[in-house]
Amino acid sequence: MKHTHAEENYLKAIYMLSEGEERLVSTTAMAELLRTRAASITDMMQKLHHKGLVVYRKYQGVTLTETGKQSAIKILRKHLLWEVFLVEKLKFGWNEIHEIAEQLEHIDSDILIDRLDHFLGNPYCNPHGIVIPNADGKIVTKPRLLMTDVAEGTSGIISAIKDDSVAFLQYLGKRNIYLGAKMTVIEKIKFDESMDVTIDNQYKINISRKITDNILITL
Amino acid sequence: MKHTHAEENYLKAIYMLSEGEERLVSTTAMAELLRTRAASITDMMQKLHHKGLVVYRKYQGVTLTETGKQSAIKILRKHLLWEVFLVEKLKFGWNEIHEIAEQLEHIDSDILIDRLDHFLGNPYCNPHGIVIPNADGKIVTKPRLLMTDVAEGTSGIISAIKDDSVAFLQYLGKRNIYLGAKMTVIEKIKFDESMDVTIDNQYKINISRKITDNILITL
DNA sequence: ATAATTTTTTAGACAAACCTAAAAATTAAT
DNA sequence: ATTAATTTTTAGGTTTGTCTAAAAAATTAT
Ligand SMILES: [Mn+2]
Ligand SMILES: [Mn+2]
Ligand SMILES: [Mn+2]
Ligand SMILES: [Mn+2]
Repeated sequence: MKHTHAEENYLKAIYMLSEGEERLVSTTAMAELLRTRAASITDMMQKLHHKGLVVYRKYQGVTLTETGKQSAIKILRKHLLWEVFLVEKLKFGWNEIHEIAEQLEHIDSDILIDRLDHFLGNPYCNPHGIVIPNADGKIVTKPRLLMTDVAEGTSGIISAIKDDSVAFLQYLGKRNIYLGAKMTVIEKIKFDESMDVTIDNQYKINISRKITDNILITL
Repeated sequence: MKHTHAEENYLKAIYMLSEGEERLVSTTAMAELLRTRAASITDMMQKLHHKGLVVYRKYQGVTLTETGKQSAIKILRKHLLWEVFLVEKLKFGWNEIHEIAEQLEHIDSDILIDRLDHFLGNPYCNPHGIVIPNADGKIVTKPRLLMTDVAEGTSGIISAIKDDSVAFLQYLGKRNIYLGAKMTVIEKIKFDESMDVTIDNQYKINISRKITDNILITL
């Protein structure tokens, strides 16, 4: 099934607001997120209900059907992959990407997304650490560890950064630390709580407690 | 000025059909290119005329104003850059890219296009050899030479390929010949009209007359 | 339990893009 | 120069997505 630009935004909004669960989503919540009026939401919910993409009951709220959920996930997947592209390849800052991805997510081509995914090295999550659904619409969440808590000798893939200030991002850029990089703990220094790590088995650097507190890895 | 998705397609179509000149474009020509009905074209031409983007006179045809032309060029630039991206980075075949670029050209972000351009190495033309307008909307055409006619010792940048059959593209791929590569003529062999060339000053290969007849370079 | 407030839906309107069918203008043929 | 054929425009209509204002339902407060 193919959807219009607007339908896609609504489906994704319901998915985001219900956080993947069965939770009922209210008209006002959607109106605020999508910056439209409540009346517009009601109109669209009735339309999506007729199309079998949502279950909508007057005054009660709305939930996605399985079909609707799969559509929403596909759009989210595209959104997140484009965000990775913008940051990793075009060197955008994390705060500049959402608006552009909001447009790019509507490009209609399955093969394009397959190739983009592959080109980006099948990333696990977007720059904000949101897990990217795979091509089958499954969301495989791997447990994440705060770098501070990782034992000596352990390595993992950097999969999220908690602080997304420009200053921190610049620090990471300078040290060649990026999402998807392999980080290995060589030695933990008790005295100042810093640690020596390698990036992609190459550079060995020392990172302070302030840094390790803001990096999450998946094993 | 920002335009709707549809307006952009019409502006680009007028530009393509008038080939950058002042030539009047007919309603039917546009209807065919855009796969719509003549009546829809008339509607839109009246609208674009009111907006000052085209000069339209009943039954006479339409031309772009300077403003309209600049808009058209910007859209074309985006279209062509995305096509380069699809071929060079995502490894699409030349025949698969136009439809996707037709969508991507409407993404609205100046900085995105600047960065994409830079990421792609400021390409001179798209995979079909169409020159990409620069950021100021200027189209700088460099003279192009058929590889067959290039003298020994000369080198240039591959800027167009005449035959875009799958077979030829596969041949080029296998030999690491790609758009933007530097090709240098080492020796021209009179006997079979083939020539020895280097690609990016690295590989030295022999290419036959059939190949040199289909490659264009800029000095 | 009533009243006041908030949320949600309906009713009615509008702009953007398209369409078909009919009318008008242009161009080509006799 | 008429007539015939083609092109282009107009008139009227549809779908999509939005809006405002008013009505209805649900929620909260007294
Ligand atoms: Mn986002
Ligand atoms: Mn969007
Ligand atoms: Mn194209
Ligand atoms: Mn287009």
